[in-house]
Amino acid sequence: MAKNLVIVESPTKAKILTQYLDKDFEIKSSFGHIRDLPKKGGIGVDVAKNFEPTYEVSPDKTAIVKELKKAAKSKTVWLASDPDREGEAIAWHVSQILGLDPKRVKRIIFHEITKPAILEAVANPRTIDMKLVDAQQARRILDRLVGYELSPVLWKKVRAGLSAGRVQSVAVKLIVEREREIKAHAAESSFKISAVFEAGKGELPAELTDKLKTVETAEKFLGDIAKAKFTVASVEQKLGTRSPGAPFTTSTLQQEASRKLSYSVRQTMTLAQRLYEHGHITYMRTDSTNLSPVAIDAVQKYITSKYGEKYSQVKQYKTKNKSAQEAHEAIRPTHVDKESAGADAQQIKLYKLIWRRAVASQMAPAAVEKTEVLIDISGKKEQFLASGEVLTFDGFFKVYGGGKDDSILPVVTKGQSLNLNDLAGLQVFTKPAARYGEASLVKKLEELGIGRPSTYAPTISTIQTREYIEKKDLEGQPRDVIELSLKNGNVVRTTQSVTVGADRAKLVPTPLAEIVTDFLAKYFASIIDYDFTAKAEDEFDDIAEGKISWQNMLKQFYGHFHPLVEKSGDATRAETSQARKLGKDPKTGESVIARFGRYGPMLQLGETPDTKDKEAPKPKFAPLPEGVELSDVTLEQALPMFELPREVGKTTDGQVITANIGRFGPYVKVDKQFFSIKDHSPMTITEAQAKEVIANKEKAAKERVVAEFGKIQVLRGPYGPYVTDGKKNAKIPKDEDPTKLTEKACQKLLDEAPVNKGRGHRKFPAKQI
DNA sequence: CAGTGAGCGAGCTTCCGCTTGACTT
Repeated sequence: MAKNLVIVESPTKAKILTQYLDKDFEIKSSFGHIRDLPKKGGIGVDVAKNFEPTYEVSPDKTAIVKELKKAAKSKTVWLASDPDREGEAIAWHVSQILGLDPKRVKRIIFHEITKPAILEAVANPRTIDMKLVDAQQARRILDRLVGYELSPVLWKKVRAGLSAGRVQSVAVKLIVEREREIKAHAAESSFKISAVFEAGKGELPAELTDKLKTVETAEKFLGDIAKAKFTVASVEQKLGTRSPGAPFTTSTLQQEASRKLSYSVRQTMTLAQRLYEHGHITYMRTDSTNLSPVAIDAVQKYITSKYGEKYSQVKQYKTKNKSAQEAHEAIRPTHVDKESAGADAQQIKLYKLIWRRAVASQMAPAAVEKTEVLIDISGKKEQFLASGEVLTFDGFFKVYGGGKDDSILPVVTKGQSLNLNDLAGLQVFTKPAARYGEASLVKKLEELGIGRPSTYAPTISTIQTREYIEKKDLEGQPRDVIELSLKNGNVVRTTQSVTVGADRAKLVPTPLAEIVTDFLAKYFASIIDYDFTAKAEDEFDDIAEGKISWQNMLKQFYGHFHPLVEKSGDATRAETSQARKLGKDPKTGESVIARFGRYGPMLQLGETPDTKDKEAPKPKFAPLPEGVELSDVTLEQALPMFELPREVGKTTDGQVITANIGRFGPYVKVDKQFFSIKDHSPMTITEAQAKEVIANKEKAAKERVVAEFGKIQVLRGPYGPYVTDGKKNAKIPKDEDPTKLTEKACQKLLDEAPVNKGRGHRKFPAKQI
């Protein structure tokens, strides 16, 4: 039996280690953190007792803890979690749970999983670095205090179930601010003048170096130079290089996979996880661009043998990000000789991208030759510029990027006169900053040092499930663009309509995000400040270096933070709701107000009465019309909403059909049954249309039923057929034919099915924007 | 599933980081 137990964070890493250590070592994985502040039952931090935390084994880790305890019996335990703040904390929690002697505990670290690195680590064990652990505790507790004190303020002042935190609230703020920038952007136009000259057998396309401000000046300019003389003023050739990018980190992989393969951040991580588990790539959650010497050597050999020596250029990339912990290598293929790997088309594409990037990073820069030709215009001081670029050595472009075609200019010499073939002007507009997509948001967060490789994807999910952010395809707006051209020596003006601002998969804030961001900015400016994390990180470093105790750091922070929480209690709902008066109702003379209520955006007819005056008439409320934003709803759009519910007609057996808008959109209602009407408006739907909707829904419900035995039904659901008795659902095994199940078989399936774990049992409305 | 809307109070929600599968109607 083995005498030693090595504990690492990831089971895949455990597998690899088994190959490098002899039979005296048993390797087990902790699957990340095993202990944390309590998930349920409060904040778990006793502020009065010097921020004393309560730790408990995470519910999903009880089995693993049991296993580790069993495996550790009468063995020497080696704690080999990652060499960073979180890893040190994991080692400490494990040592606590296993009751290890702090003075004799063996903590080992390695930055790369190679045999020499591991043997070296085993030869030099140390004890747990409590200062580093304390830095992690401060980080953990600060995040808990911020999240668990801010969120309840939002429940009270904005809406139940909302959340705020050091990372997510900044992510939302970035998107809100960007959207406002875009809305505020006033596009300014100018005119780009382009010409095509005759040069020997070829053509020389050129652009005026300056843009012209107005259509009048552009028109006059074109007219003026239509008959001018053009002479080559200078020909300049420059040599340049293009260097490869560093091998991937989590963030750059997400960006490139988004740009080149259109993968979402989560999709990229899931695919990378599979590749990692099958040993094709190194660990995919990393902030380091570092490659192990062994890897560099293998890549160099590969490049030299495949492309030749002149394509090889060994380079170690420095990680730019200051907050990087560099516990792992960059993401690279584990076996560079394997040019393709992966279980499906998506994995194969991602592997290829990782492979190409890692190989290219060790290749020579590409060389280009740029040519710039300046052209004089007789009687004008402006000049045309023609530029061309030719790739003279492809270098790393051989494997990564460089899809751009050469633009080769015809040979011209200084003083040569040129004939004009074509002349045109085009109106161009200044563009606002681009909206964030998932990957560009991650890039920005990383730049700000906010969030970690393991949290980028979950953060993006959180801000979407909280309904702060929506991922949208944007249709764009039509815009008239003026084009100027030359016909028989005369300038002709035409106008074309083009679509601008169309974009795919962009992150757009909801009105809720604006309300919450404005509220947090007003009462907690210092917490959602872009520098907050950076400053906190400096202080965590101070704790790790022993310059300050974690309790003192938290005391200072909390002394500043908690009063803000108390002060925010003064905020009224009226203040947070951002009420906007649309005008008066012509019938009643009452004010029509658009604002954000407890359950989302809404319209209100009549002022909110004074709370003390119980007799005052209650205002009437209505939802917003479909497809209209709180910020631009008009009085005309709002007034009809107070007319609902509307009587549409009667069913064939004489029951009244009414139409209204509810929490889940517009519907028609018969007795107590509801039917969604996505394609109709409740204002205009006719009796015949309503009847059709009702008939369709009843038909669909019938088609869902595969078999029926009294209360027990076999239904077709989105995850395949299942059995239900109205309370409990049971999966049907794959080898069973759902159409041939007997009542007895169904009952058996139901009896054996696990009790519903309560997912989706929400007490609060899930959707309400 | 198809109320509501201010604020009160019962009892609920909530954070960030480290890891993987199990699970959804």
